[in-house]
Amino acid sequence: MAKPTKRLPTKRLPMLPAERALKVISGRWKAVILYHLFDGPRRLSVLKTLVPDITQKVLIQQLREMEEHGLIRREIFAEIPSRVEYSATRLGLSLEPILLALCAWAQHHADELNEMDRVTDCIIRPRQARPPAIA
Amino acid sequence: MAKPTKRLPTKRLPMLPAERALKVISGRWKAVILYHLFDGPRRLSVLKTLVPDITQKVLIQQLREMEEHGLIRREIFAEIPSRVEYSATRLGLSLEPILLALCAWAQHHADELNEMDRVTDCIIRPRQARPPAIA
DNA sequence: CAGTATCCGATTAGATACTG
DNA sequence: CAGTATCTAATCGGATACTG
Repeated sequence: MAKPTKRLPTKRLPMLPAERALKVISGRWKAVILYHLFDGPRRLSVLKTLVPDITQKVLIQQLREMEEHGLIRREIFAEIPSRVEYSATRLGLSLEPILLALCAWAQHHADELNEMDRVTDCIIRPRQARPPAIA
Repeated sequence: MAKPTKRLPTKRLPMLPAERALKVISGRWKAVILYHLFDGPRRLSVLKTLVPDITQKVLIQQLREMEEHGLIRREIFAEIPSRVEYSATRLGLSLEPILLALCAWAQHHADELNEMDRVTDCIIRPRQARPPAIA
């Protein structure tokens, strides 16, 4: 059994779209921020406390990108202590099930992923394609 | 109606796990590569043709990372023209539904995402928090 | 409070050439 | 065929200081 190539040999669905989807939520903090916006509009200051480990600069960066991508909305209120609220758009909200599925997946495979973390921190060292003694 | 904060005010599910899940499939090409492995084992040379736009170096890099993360497996066959096959592990396969969901999402929102692409290519220019004339 | 400007280190990816 | 080694450009994220 040298070629157990099962399933379809060529294509099924175009993967390319998913690539773009990934780009939209890729970024160190985007998923987390968006997640907090699922719960309703949030002011910048609140987001800062909700995601304490992020720099303000990066927070705003990620917000901007998600805004450009149509995932979130930014609303300015003409009040004296200036107020700005970020909220998820319909498009952003439509990602909720997928993000939750991702959560569920990650939790379900927590063990394997822990294992992974351990590895990720190491340098991925080179390796030989050294066959186990040619037959 | 200044605070239409609906839904839960605090937490629901920990988002942190999803972050790690995202890390695992984030990377310019990982999703695409993994996707091709869903169809069965693939040799490196085949992957190169399946994902023609990727550099060989980067292809191997991404394969290595996914291997370290337990998503894929690498098997060496002791043959004379050396042969190496990559295939998805159980863990990798378990990502299939989510990746497909991501595909579906991206296709369903193709229009908005096209719009996005247009924007993504531009420089995200600075912007003022300029309120529309204070009341 | 919300946001900008700058500088810098780390990570990422691409190009190219070479090896068993 | 499968893979490594360099070198480089681009992107990303973090720290810090400053503004209306």
